[in-house]
Amino acid sequence: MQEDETARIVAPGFISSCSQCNIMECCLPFGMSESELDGLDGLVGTYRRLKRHQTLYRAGDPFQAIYAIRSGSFKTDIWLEDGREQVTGFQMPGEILGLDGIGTEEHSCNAIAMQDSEVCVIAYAKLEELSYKVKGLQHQFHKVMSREIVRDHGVMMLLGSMRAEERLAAFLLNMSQRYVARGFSGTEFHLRMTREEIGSYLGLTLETVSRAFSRLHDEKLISVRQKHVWVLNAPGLKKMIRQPSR
Amino acid sequence: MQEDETARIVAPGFISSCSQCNIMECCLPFGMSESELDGLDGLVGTYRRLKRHQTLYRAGDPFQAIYAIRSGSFKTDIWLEDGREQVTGFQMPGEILGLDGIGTEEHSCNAIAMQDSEVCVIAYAKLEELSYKVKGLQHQFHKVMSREIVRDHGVMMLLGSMRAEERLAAFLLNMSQRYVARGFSGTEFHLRMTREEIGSYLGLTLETVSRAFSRLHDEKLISVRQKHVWVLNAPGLKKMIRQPSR
DNA sequence: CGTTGTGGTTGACGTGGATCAACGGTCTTT
DNA sequence: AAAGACCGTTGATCCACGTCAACCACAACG
Repeated sequence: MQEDETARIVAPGFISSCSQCNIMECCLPFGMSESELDGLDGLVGTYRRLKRHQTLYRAGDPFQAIYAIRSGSFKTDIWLEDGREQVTGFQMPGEILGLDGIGTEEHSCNAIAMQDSEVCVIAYAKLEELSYKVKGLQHQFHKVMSREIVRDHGVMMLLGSMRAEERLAAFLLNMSQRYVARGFSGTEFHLRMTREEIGSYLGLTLETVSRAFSRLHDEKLISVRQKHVWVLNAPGLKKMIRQPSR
Repeated sequence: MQEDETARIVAPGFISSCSQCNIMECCLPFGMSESELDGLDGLVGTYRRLKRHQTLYRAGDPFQAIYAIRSGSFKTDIWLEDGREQVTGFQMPGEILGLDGIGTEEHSCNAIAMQDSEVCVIAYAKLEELSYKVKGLQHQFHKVMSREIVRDHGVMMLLGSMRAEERLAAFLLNMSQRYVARGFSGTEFHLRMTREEIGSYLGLTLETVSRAFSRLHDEKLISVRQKHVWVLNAPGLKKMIRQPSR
């Protein structure tokens, strides 16, 4: 596991500030004024680069920092003693990792890079300190946490009340939206996760996920080729969620 | 629906401060020093009393305040267009309601009293303001939100990876712990919610919940009489979660 | 260029929990 | 104290998804 050694690479020299960052619009500083943004210099202490499959933090690790994804993508998961895995989320650039650690001072899940990725390391102490100085930062941070809670409730809805095809439709619509928010196509994209990981997230087996893909394909709502997805009929996907029984 | 009118009752005259409150230990101020506690005067603007089945807030309501439960209990839920309900949580005294509203400035779920209850109304603007003054309040609030996220991840685990009996066992253990934290018995307690509400929370039908109760009873892990539960063998319940297949 | 491994699809079959239905117990209301 | 609504239990049946298994696509590597 000497993977983790090579992961602790600090970006050489130059640390660009939040105000220069091109993914600001879907990150922590979203909606802050010019002057407030200037106050964020020094919020990001270092960067950290991870290769595919490397772990940013593990359940039980002491909590010190939160992480803003600069590039790449992650999954977070929890393991039960008997080996069952539950993927609790997939994260994209601009999204914040590590919020689970604040309450207990240690992380409660694992965060794993799904591709070569880079994160901004934000020391939690620094965040708290700057929150006192930079009007607006505190509120932004609260919003980020609140949205995470709302997202989680959406996943509960999905896991507790929807059938397999609905879950996949909801998942694809969600991915689509998030790609759009980042300036990518919402109708054609490449999923970084395997069918098994999607299944773990959606509370299904990989076979059921595969079959659900095929059925959405048959119904001409999407087109699939391995991890590449075309959304052919987004309203159709939405409608499917509203009509549970077939 | 003039229910809601009668609910807007402000406690007559005297508003006791957080420092006087007997459920402080499991509420927002937990872990704050004496001097910090004094700074919290004025945090709670008013109280609000609700009768059973009354709504504290609904999805779509503009967000203005969060609520600390003083007495009673609540459930939060979301509704899909087609009428499917998902209960996203059950809340007890000391726990905070309304965190879902910060991100979008409006509530994303409904909060309903499961019995006659009383909440402290904490204007969010006031909370932000006091966070700048009272060292420690900000951190406490972050902890509360973080714990909510961790709890939600636990529910995802439950919904995504556990079978019916395991879900119920996990639910009962969780309730037990929370009663203990409030100074009540963890081995004998009264559930305020119906089988249907438990089912909605656990992603099961009420019949399956009922059968799971019966099976745990048969296995001598618990004793049940309607809503009254005796935990006879807590380690046994825990063990059951670790051994998924029967 | 074949070999090996990982990931994805599809089919056959089994099963846990949903659905439908009947009934009994318990609170609420008057 | 009786009536009625609500709630909980249990049985019979059904079906969506899990399980097991075979096979195929594609990437990595010698």
